[in-house]
This record gives sequence, structure tokens and C-alpha cells, in this order.
Amino acid sequence: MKENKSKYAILGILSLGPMSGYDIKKMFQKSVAKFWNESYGQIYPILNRLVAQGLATRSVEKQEGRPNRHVYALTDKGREELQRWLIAPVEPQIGRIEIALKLFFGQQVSVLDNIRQVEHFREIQHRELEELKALEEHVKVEKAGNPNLPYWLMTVKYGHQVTSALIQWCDETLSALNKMTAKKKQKKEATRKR
Amino acid sequence: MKENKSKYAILGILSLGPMSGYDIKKMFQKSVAKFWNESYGQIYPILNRLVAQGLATRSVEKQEGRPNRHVYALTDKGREELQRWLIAPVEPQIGRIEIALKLFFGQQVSVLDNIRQVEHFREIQHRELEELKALEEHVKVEKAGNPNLPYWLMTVKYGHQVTSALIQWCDETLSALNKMTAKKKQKKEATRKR
DNA sequence: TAGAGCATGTAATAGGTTACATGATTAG
DNA sequence: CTAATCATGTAACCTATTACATGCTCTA
Repeated sequence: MKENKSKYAILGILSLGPMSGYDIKKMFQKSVAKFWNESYGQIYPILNRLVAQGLATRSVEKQEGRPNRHVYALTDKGREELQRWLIAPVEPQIGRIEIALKLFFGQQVSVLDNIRQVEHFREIQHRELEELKALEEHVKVEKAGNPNLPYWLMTVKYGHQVTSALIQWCDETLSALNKMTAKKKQKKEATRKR
Repeated sequence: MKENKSKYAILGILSLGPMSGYDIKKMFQKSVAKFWNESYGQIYPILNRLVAQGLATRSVEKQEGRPNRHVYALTDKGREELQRWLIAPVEPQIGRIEIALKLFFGQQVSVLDNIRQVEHFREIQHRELEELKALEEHVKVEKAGNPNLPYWLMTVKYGHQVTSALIQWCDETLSALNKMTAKKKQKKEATRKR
């Protein structure tokens, strides 16, 4: 029962309307890019499989001077397959979190090095939060009345919530790291006086 | 300049002391498993490469009745390589977040289905939080005095912070979803009266 | 006596990115 | 005139997991 997630991601995008592989890539970019993405190397082969499995249909729009557009549309079977996946409970994910791994080995470098690392990470999260705020406003206006809107806002809030928590964590961690440098200095001075 | 993260993860584990491949696997399990893990299929080949590159040494402990223990130890070069990676700024990561992807396509299933999904996800996070709390207490006692302790606690707090934020997000999302069902009922009743 | 732990490793397979190939059109 | 956009797709290459192969010892 090993399921290929990319397949469902693409089925999901197709649930928003018929599209070409090129469109799908763009759609990933401007919708779920914050928490999911697919490359052409995945998209095109999977689209072929979807058609072979009867989960999508392909219709060809002839064009001159550029490759014909292959437009894919979900079939009923495809929609059912998507729905089955959507209601299947998610399993706990063990993502790879680089900043945590680096900090775990923080002893191997100076406290200042760790401070720099966390400060840099904090900046990334800060930018991310600004982007999410802008995205939220943009979506609210752009997609007003769209039945998907409430769900889209929930995913934006997911990012918002996590990112804010990370910024808070950065602040706490930085303050802990700063205390560590302070203690070191005290120790050094105490040693000097002896 | 493509860097293999697994290599650095293993260098990091070796920075805690000389170990065999088997030990490394166990060590991943009981230390960074919450945010990083490696399989034997990665560990053994990488250990060979580390020796070939002069980043680690291998010494063989002969044993009877079972394969000889190959014990790996960081060289100075290996430690420098690790340090170089530790101070290199992390890049923004685009992780794949399944719950967010599923919710993004929430329109495709019933509100109740989405509620179930989020409730289930909340339970996962709740268990995770309990585990993290236990881990924190355990580490504080077990590793008291260990110079790595402050860094290890920072990574535990990372998990703590994110997991709490996710639980909060679940609560907010559930309340939004519940309002959606309430509205639907109102609409239905309004229709019935006409 | 069954199962967990010790201990090595490889091969098959799956999952995924990047670069390449092609080439017209359009906007700045 | 340059860069981006449109539009398809494949091949080479990483990365990573899982299952397999081997076989002893210790614990419940």
C-alpha cells in the first residue's frame, strides 16, 4: 500500500480545472509552492500514467510554432481516487530539519557561530512571514467568492502559525546563546583574577 | 557545490565519539530521530567514502561469532569539514507538508471529512508534544553536565514550539470548519422553509 | 524456543531534481 | 536585441528506503 504522493498532488491540481503539464507546474508555483512542489521530470511521466489508468483524459490542442498543448482533465474515477486520498488519515512525518541538526552539533563550533546561524534563520522566517501576510491579503481579494477560499486560507494560516512559532523559538534560542557567551566571559575574568 | 546532507549528519554523529555503523544508526534513533534519520543503505556506503576522503579512520575490532566491529573515528580533517558545514548558513527549505496539501483541496470532500482529518492530525501532534516533554525531562537528568546539553535542549524546544503551534492551528481550523457546517445547516433550513 | 539484539553489507527499487534538446513568440 | 514565456519531453544523475543475506548470543 505504498502511495506516490506526487500523483495525488497532481490529481489535486487537476481538480481545479483542466490543464496542461506546463500549466500544472505554474499552478504549483502560485498556489501550494510554500509546502509542495513538483518538477517537470515528475509531472509529465505521471500525467501519462494518469491517462493510462483512466484517472485523467488528454485532449490535444493543435498549435503552430510550438508544441501542441496537451490538456488533461480529471475523470470521475480520477476524482474518486483523489477523494479517497484526501480522507485517508495522514501519517506522522519525520521531515529533515537542517537548522535543528546543525544546532544539535553546536558544541563543535563557537557560540558566536551558532548565534549567527540562528539569526540568519530568523531572517529567513521573517521574510517568509511577510510573504505569507501579503499572500493572505492577495488571495482574499483575488479569490473572493471562490468556494476553495476558506481552505486556501487555512493553509496560509498553517504557514503563518508555524513561521511565527519559529521566530519565537529563534528569539528564545538567541537569548539562551547570549547567556552562554556572558557566562564564558565571567569564567574567563574569574580565571584572570586568580 | 551540491552538498550531501547525510554525509554531514554522519560526521556530526561521529563528533560525539568513535562508533560503528550499527552504533550510528542507534544513535540517530535516540537523539535526532525527531528531525533526522538515516538508513543502513546510506550509512555504510558513506562511512566508506569518509575513510577514502580522509575524514574518518576505520579500526577493526575482531569478534567471534559475529561480524567484526568496524569502529569509525573523526579525523581532524573530518572535524573541520563538519565545522565548515555547521557555520554555513542554512537555505530556506520547502518541505512537503501533506496535511496542508490535503486541506488545500478540501473542497473536494465534505466538511466533516476535513474535520476528521484535522482532528486526527491534532492527535498526532498531541502525542508528539507529550513525547517531547518526556524527552526533555529525560535528557535534563540523563545528560546533566554534558557540554552538549544546552544545544540538545534547544532542538527539543524547536519541536516543542512547532508542535504547540500546530495544535493551536488545529483548534483554529476546527473552529472555522465547524462554522462552515453551521452555515450549511442554516442554508438548508432556510431553503426548507420556503 | 522464539525473538530481540549484535553486526556487517548489498541489490533492487522508488522517488526526485537538473540539465538538455527544440524552437517560435512576445514584451521590454 | 535580450530575456522571458510558451510547451513538450527525456536522460543522467542523485538520494533514500526496503528487503535480502548471514549467523551468533542472550533473554523471556
